[in-house]
Amino acid sequence: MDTALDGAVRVFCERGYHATSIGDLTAAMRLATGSVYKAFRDKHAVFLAAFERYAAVRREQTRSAAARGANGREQLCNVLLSYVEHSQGSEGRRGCIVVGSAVELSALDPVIRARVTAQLKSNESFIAGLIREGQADGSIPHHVEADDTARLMICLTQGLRVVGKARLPLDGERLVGVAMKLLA
Amino acid sequence: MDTALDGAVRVFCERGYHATSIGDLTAAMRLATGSVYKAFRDKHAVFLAAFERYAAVRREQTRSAAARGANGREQLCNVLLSYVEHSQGSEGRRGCIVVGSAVELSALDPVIRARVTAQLKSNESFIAGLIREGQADGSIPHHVEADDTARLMICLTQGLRVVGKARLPLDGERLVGVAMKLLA
DNA sequence: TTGATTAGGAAACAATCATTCCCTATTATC
DNA sequence: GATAATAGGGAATGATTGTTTCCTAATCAA
Repeated sequence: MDTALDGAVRVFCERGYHATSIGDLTAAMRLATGSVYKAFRDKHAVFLAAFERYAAVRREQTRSAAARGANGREQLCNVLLSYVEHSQGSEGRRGCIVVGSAVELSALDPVIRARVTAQLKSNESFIAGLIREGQADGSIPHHVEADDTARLMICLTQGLRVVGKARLPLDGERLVGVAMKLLA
Repeated sequence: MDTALDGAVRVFCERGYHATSIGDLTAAMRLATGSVYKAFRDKHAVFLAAFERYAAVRREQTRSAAARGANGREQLCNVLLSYVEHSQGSEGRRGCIVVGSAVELSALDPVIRARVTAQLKSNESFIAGLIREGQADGSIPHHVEADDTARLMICLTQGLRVVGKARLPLDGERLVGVAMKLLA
């Protein structure tokens, strides 16, 4: 079932919600029409499940990137680098389902909007936590405003996905090098 | 005709391309079905025209925001502030047609993708120009990497539109205050 | 082995979509 | 003032959509 959901994630990321037909879904999930409707109430429910799956996978990837840092500053640096890498290449062209949901659905779909804002706030408080950790271990100055900087970095990461989907090249080292000035 | 296009811009921004039906378009443009197809070849052509109109209006707004600054740094600061303001409130909830096109269409529509990348690059070189202007007039240090910083700021502005569409509150003064560290 | 229950697949369905066609005013031309 | 030309409007059309229904095959219990 998770492998079928991964297929749904892939096609929803690439085409978005409305441009993905049930035919696209059945092909990507390797399931027949009836089977999809036996497992999910409707297309919207498939999307919600794909959203949750995507969020769980990305959360794990981000946490593990952070874990490779020795202090708060390095952990945050690794998170940003990970975001740039995931916003590039074939995965970048495919796109992020959170950004896609925010842009395509959040205006008219309160259920999706709630998931999107929850996801953004979760990521934001994770970043704010890393900043405070860095301030505690001495790798980030205390005068850095954790909450404001975290919100700015969320904007940055979401923007990376937009620019990456448009296929502009992103140099991780250079971009993150500049972004780390925000922690000065 | 421009007033009809403004209606198309409004509905395309809010709902995106695929979720906007011809009925939505005719209502927003105050034109009947046949009239729309007399003025444009098809829905795709309406979208392209709306995109161009949106880009022209936004370009003017951004240039005029920059013009209110006394030096390069202030001009850039005003541009960022203008972006935050436009990403907030009712206009922020409505969304940006460039971001929407990048996320919803650029993966499978080469024509739209070309317009999106052209728009992003134009904005990016405008920002890079402001940075160089600031370095010339002494308001921005010379060690700032103009191109890398400009690309990062483009990511930031696009991300602001994503976050704003998800209706997270954005404090212009605080966010831009943090972002200006990038020019240190 | 037999019977019952479930997962999976394909065709049929109703609704909605983008598009076309034709009709009616209105304007401009001679 | 009559006629040609054009802009605008709304109903009809064919294709595509999401959804349902029914059938087949597989799995498990007794």
